[in-house]
Amino acid sequence: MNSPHHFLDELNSAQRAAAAHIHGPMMVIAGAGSGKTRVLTYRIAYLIEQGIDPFNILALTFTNKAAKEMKNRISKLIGDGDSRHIWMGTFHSIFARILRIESEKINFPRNFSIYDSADSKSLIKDVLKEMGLDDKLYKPGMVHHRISTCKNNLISPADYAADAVMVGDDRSSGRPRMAEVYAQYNLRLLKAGAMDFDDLLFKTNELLRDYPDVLHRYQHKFQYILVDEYQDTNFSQYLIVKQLAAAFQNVCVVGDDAQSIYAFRGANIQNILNFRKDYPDFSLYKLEQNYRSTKTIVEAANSIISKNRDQIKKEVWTDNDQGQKIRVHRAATDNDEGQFVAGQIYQVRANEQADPSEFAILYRTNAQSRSFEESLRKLNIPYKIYGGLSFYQRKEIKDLIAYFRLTCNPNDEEAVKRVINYPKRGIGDTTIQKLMIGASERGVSLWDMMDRCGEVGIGGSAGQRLSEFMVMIRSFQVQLETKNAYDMGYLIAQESGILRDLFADRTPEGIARYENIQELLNGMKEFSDIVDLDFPDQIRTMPDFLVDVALLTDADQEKDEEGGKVSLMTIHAAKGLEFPYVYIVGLEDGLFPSAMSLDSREDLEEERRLFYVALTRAEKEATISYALMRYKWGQPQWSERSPFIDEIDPIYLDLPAEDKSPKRSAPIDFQSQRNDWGTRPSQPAPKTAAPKPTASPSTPIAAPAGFKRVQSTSSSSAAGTVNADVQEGNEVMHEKFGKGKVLKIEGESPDLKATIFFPSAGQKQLLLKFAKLQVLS
DNA sequence: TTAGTTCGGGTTTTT
DNA sequence: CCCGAACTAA
Repeated sequence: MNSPHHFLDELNSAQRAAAAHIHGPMMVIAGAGSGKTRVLTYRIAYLIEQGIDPFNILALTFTNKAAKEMKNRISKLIGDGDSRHIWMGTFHSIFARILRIESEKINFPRNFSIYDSADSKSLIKDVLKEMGLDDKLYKPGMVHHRISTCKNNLISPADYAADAVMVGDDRSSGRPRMAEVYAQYNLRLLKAGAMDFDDLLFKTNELLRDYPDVLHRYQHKFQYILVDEYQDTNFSQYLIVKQLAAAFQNVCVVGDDAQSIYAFRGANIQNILNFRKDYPDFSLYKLEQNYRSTKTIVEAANSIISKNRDQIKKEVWTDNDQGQKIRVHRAATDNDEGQFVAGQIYQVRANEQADPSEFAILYRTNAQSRSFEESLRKLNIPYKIYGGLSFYQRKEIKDLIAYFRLTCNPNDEEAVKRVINYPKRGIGDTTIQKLMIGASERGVSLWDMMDRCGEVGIGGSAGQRLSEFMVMIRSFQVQLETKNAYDMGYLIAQESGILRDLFADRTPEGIARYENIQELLNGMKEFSDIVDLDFPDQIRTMPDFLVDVALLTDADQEKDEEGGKVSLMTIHAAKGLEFPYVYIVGLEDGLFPSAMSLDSREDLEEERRLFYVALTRAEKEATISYALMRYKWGQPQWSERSPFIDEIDPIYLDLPAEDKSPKRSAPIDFQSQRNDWGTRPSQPAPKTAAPKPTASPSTPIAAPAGFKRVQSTSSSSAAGTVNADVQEGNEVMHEKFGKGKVLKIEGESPDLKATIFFPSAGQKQLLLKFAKLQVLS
């Protein structure tokens, strides 16, 4: 034992106590900027130094980037020979790896595909179409969200169908077949050998539940478990951790309830409370000293978060200087806001010799980036946008990756649909429709149906093209295990014709697309060149690459290559980052807090935590701005300043003169609303109760957050009855085209189609069940 | 089957 | 305003 633990001495006493805790359950509640990542890395380093095998450590982070960074920092402390063997990554990527290893147990191919949200939604659309459901009523996005919420709470399709509350809820909102859609969606995933994001966790739970030997094996492999950003875990993740930690109970969770900003995707702060119940003898460590920000920023942030009812008490404080007041700027328009911020950055940069990388512009929605881009460009300030369309969501990248996926897993239906006729090879919609119908009738995958396309009357040139396509894919497949990811990728890009197709497009966008493909291939080269020191002879293949790539997100992008740039990103993306100068923009009522959050206290509190996260990113100076008018879909839109501004104690603010006037035009009185919500008489039984920690995976959970009342969407029925008596020759009034004369009515009820002549708009064909018509004569 | 057009709807936030 | 879906013409 080497007695001077030099690296632990670099911590303050609270941090050191947490980092030196080895055995038994522990929780670290860490205020913003209090060095939580530091504690995690030092603790892992310390564990290893104390002789614990890195092979037995599992560290779950929120992003891949966080994992990578932490690994680097650990290897700086103890050398990378040891740190290499730690299993460190996001829940999704770690358990995707494990599911791949155990794939045969859960009836999935080893190279199962991972569907991203776009794939999931596309599949849902298919399912709806096949079931003959209206996708205006069953909106794919909404259906997906509902299914996702279920999966995150471990509610299977069977549980769903058996749950009277949820089924009743669906029935009353006019969507009685929701449970069926869910079941069908899962069936199609199974047939395609694919999992969506939520399945990666759901199936892990099933695996651990149904295979005690597997559970036992991983319990003994992962004797020390650490979870970062614990406040952002959902029930499914919670239960995985609980099961894995059950044997040794060496589980360490780190989080900050004040920074929980992912409830909308199922994160459950209640997991923190569950932890207390599951491990009554756990040790609690609180990190309350902030090292990041000025007193002004820390105290202003405290004043914001104190408005929330749901929170764990803690006192975040700092020894740092008081610093500048937070400047509030009121701009006339979104463009003015952009110019103001860019101008400020220009000035501060000149006055303080600051590098562009010291600035961040944070907004609520990605769409807000435009005006800042423009203004920064005009002043020649380099910037980088994080988020928005991530690299892997670009069409050309998704297309090529679809070829990769198809090669690794021919049953991947979303991949087939994407590339079967791209680049154009004369396989049109009719052929694809025939195949899809045939496949679903026979219960086989699209690919298998292609093999038997004669059965659905596809022959001649279409059949010929189809078989050429299959021959090509098969020629890729046979090389899958012998070629590395890069060689394989290059071959596919070439042979599929994608490279040629993109090269032919000489527009700037076309050139950019071509370069993106090059970049993807470069990335694959890098990936393929990595040598696993423990298995130096093993090649890194395309399936290996796909597991990584499917779960990479924009937050994982490398900081940046060369030279400093101003960072533009959503507040969600800024989580965990820090900048000397932070601009929080678009502080308008309805934008931030989002209009969607205004009718529930929980949602509003999440917005408030988001604001807290934004402000606490700042080290030296924070500036807040808002615009009285901004364009939305090309239309001007006026708004009031955000009530959040008024929630900050004004002693920390540098307000513009207009905003100091005590009489304000009736902003929401949040104080009194809070009281209303405290008792909430209008709400029937506010079931905020968390899922019971002891719940078995199949226990349905009472009304998860996403399940609040669904707005009624039935407006077309009224129009239908009105239109029933439209006759040929009638004069009618249309809300958009004005007066018109009915020339002809054809088709069968309820699909009656009318040909109407409108003097103002010409002749139109309208379906009576949809058109809003008034009969005049 | 494809290319060219119109039309309607979408903006929270993301693994 | 911008994208994809749906429709129309060749």
